[in-house]
Amino acid sequence: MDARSKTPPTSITEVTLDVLEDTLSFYIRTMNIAVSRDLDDKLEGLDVAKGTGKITTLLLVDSHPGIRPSIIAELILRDRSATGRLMEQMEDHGLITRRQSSTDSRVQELYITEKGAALAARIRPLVTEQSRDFFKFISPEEQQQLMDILKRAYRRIVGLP
Amino acid sequence: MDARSKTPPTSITEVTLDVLEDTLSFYIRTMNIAVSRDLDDKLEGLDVAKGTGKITTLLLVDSHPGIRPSIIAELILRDRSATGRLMEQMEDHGLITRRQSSTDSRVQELYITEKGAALAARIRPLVTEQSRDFFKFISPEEQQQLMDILKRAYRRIVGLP
DNA sequence: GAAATATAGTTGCAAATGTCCACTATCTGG
DNA sequence: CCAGATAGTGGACATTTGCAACTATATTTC
Repeated sequence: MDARSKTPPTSITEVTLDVLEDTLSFYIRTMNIAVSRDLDDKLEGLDVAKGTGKITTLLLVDSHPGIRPSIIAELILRDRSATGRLMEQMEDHGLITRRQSSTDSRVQELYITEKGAALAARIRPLVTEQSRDFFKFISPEEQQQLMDILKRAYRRIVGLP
Repeated sequence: MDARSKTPPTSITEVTLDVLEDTLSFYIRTMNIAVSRDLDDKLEGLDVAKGTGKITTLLLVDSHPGIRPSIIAELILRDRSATGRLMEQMEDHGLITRRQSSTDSRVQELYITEKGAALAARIRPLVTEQSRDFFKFISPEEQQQLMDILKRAYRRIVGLP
C-alpha cells in the first residue's frame, strides 16, 4: 500500500512505485528496455539490429576464431536452439561461416567473414560509445562501480570464475 | 580484437568478451535475461507471469486507485497500444476493472478487484524477496549503491524529478 | 466560438523472439 | 561395447512489441 489520495493521479510525478521503488530487479528490467531501445537506434540499419545476441556473437566470433555455438549460447544466456537460429541468421547475412570441427564432428567452428570483420570493427566503437553516452549523467566513478558489480553478477551467473 | 590463440576455445573460461567486457549496456541487457527468468520461476503460475508490465501494473493500480493506462505506459516504457492490451489482459484475468473517467471521457480509470488486491498482496513480498535473493551474493551496501544509481537513471529516463 | 492541435485509447498488421521438446549424430568413460 | 552426456537441428507455438491509422474528446489559439 501507499499514500493514497482521493483523486487519481494524473501525472507520473504523483505516483510512487510501491515496493518496486526499492526493487533492484525492477530497475534492471526497466533499464534494459531503455538501453536496448537506445542501442537499436544507434545501430539502426547495421545488420545487427535488435538484441545482444547478434552483437555479442559477432564480436565473439571475430575475436575467437573457431568458437562454437554452444559456448556463445552459454554466454548470451540462450538455449542451443535459439542460438543455432542466430548463427544461421548471421551466416545468411554473410557475417560468419560455419565449419564442422575436424576433431569433434558434433561441433561447429565459427569464423568471421570479411564482411563480418568489417562490421565488427565498425560496431565496436559504437557499442562502447552508446553505453558511455547513455549513462553519461552518472559519474564515471559510479559507472565503474555499477559495471564492477554487474560484471561480478554476470560472471557468477554464467559460471565464470 | 583480443588475445587470439591458435586453437578455438572449448570452454567459456577461455573466452573474453571483447569490448563488451567493459560495456555497461551489455551487462544490463544480459542481467535482464537472468533476473527475468528467475523472477518468472518464482512467480510461476501466479497469473502475472512474464514481464515487468503486469507486476508493475498490478501494484500501481492497487496503490493508486483510478490511475490511468497512459501513466502506466510511461512508467513501464511501453507505448499506449501495448499498454492497452496489457490492461485488457489483466481485466480478462479479473485483476482490474476499467471505468471511463467522469471528468475526461477520453480517460479510463483503473481499479483493482478483490482478486487483484489479493494477488498484489501476495506478490509484493515475493518480488522483494526475489530481488534480494537473486543479488544476495553482492553485499547489501553494494546492492544499495547499485539501486541508487539505477533508480536515478530510471527516474531521469521516464522524466521524474 | 471555430479551427487547429494535442491527448487517450483501440485495432490491424506484422515481425521477431524465445521456449519446449523431440530427434540424430557423435563422443567419452567405465 | 554400452550408457550417458554433449552438439546441433527442426517443429510448433506462444508472446511480445512496435508502427500506423483512426476515433473521440480536450485544450489552445486566434
